[in-house]
Amino acid sequence: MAVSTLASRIEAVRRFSRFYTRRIGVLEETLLHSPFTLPEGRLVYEIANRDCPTAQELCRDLDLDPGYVSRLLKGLEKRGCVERIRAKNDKRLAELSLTAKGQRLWGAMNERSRQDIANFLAELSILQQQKLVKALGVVEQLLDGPPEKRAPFTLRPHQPGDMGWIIRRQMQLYGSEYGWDGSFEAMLAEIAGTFIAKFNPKTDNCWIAERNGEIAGSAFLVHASKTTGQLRMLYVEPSARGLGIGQRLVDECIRDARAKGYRKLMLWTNDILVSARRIYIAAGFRLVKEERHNSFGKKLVGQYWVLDL
Amino acid sequence: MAVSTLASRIEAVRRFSRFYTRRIGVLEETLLHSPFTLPEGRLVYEIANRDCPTAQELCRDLDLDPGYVSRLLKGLEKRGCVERIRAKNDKRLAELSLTAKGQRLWGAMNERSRQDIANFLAELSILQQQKLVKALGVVEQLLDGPPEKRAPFTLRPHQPGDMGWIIRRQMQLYGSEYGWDGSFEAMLAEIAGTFIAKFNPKTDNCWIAERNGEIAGSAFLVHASKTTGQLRMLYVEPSARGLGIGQRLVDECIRDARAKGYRKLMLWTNDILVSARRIYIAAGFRLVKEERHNSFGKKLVGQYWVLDL
DNA sequence: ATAGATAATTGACGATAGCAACTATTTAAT
DNA sequence: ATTAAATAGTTGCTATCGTCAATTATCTAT
Repeated sequence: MAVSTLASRIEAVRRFSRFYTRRIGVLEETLLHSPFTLPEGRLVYEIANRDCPTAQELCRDLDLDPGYVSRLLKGLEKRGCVERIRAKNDKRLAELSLTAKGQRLWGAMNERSRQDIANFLAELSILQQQKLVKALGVVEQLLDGPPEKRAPFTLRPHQPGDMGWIIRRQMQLYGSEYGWDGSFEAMLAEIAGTFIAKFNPKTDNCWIAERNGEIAGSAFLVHASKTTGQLRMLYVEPSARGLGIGQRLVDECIRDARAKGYRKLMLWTNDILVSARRIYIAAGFRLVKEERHNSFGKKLVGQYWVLDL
Repeated sequence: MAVSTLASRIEAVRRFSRFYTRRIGVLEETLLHSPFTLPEGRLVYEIANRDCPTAQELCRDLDLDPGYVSRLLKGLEKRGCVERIRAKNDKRLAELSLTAKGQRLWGAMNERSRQDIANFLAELSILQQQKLVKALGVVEQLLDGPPEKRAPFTLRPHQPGDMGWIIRRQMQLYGSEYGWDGSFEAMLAEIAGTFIAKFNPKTDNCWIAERNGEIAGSAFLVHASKTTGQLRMLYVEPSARGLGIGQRLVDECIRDARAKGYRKLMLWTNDILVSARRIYIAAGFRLVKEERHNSFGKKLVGQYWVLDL
């Protein structure tokens, strides 16, 4: 077992801090070729990835001075990248969104950033890359504070507006991570639309996980046949992973499927979604069928999992 | 085995970058209560940990603009923290050092920084702390570039000036990591002094590892008895660990001990020096004796290791 | 002896960042 | 209903951070 003193651990953290301060430029060189400065880029990123946030939301989450943010937004607005629309119900706050131009520039910057990181990663073997990613995750989670101090999450039923958000976030994530195309969003929309239109509290259910007032994940239970329920749209925000949200969502779904009188619970997923698979296995699901299919612009391997209730 | 796409790894790195940008303040709050700003602190740190560096050395290693550094140094000099002494052999460059006042302030800041990090770490269990430290090390090494691209190291015999540096660095490291007091430096000085005074190329040897023009480690072979050589002062700079320098130094020492006709090679170390132990074991040393002793202001467990040549 | 390289300095400038005072609006208390 | 307190955002002021280009002094190589 590794022996280490507190002092040596302190030194290690300090050393890393110095190291990262020196190296930080490497991960941010994208900005040299972008129309945005670093804090502008941070704002634009958040605006692009949220649903009409307000300035003080960004101040809080990015830990920036309101005055500073105000000026940055003014600059972005003047350049035609950001729109500020006064909120209807509270005229003090302004809802922020990217203009078409802003979206275009952000997309380009994003692409460039990915390319830069890709070039950097290319110097590492795939095994080293995976090691790095794992270590980054550990650092992130521990530096964010101990688990018990982190904001807990809560589950609640779905509300108007939830579906759109879930569709949007899943599309963004799987689009950027796996390159899935718009047909995936179409499928998501179809599932969500059908769910709402045919919602029957006797056979269906939906859980939205919330954390820090934001949606952190989702799961749906729908009617597949008289004896079989289907778990759909299991999703956890990348930033909220490792908190047991996925497991909790699946547990709730299983519990409710039993309560609703189903004899079986099935789900369909794809083999590349590894972290979800771990949850299914832990919950007792067994893989009953695999089949190749071409969907979402990719060649995928679909999986059917079943749990006897 | 974990499956991950390049795209998902890219996203992970980008996410970490955003995360760290947000959190960076936490690790640097020390500066709020310190007389130095962040870049000043970085400079002071380097000056304190080097032997009369010049400005351009700092520019290069910290990746700072020469003009900026010049101004920072001017400010530090005006406040009486730093001294700039024109080098004798090249009047263009100035050798930098901390004044007594600078050392005092730096010491205080250092202490404060350690305390801050300690407070932060206190929120984690020891296991979590160790996990964090390990992950930081992985990140640091991989972010620094792939092993084959990193500067290689070379071994060379000792030169005038080396001993002082080795004594200084070892004292600094073990002082801050394990809290060893000045009696450790006395022992180091005694070993080094005796080595130089009684140096006999037939029975003794010294290897200095160099990397990027800086000393990265050391090892000594000295006469213990007619049939037994002793390995002493094995040391690798923290920033140069994981490159195989320690192993290489030990290998060289073993090879040379054989060449010099010793039948055995022994060494004395302490049980808390874990990474060194790994090297000894890998090289074939076996632990022959352990004994508690009070040295360097601490209660330690000394170990005697022996290798049959 | 001289051209070119190197170490450091200086001026100019824009980006980064924080604080405090201020306006407009909403919410809570009386 | 009126008023006080709180909230969202803006603006002025200031200091630091960081880059670029021009300049000086010195050293190195031919």
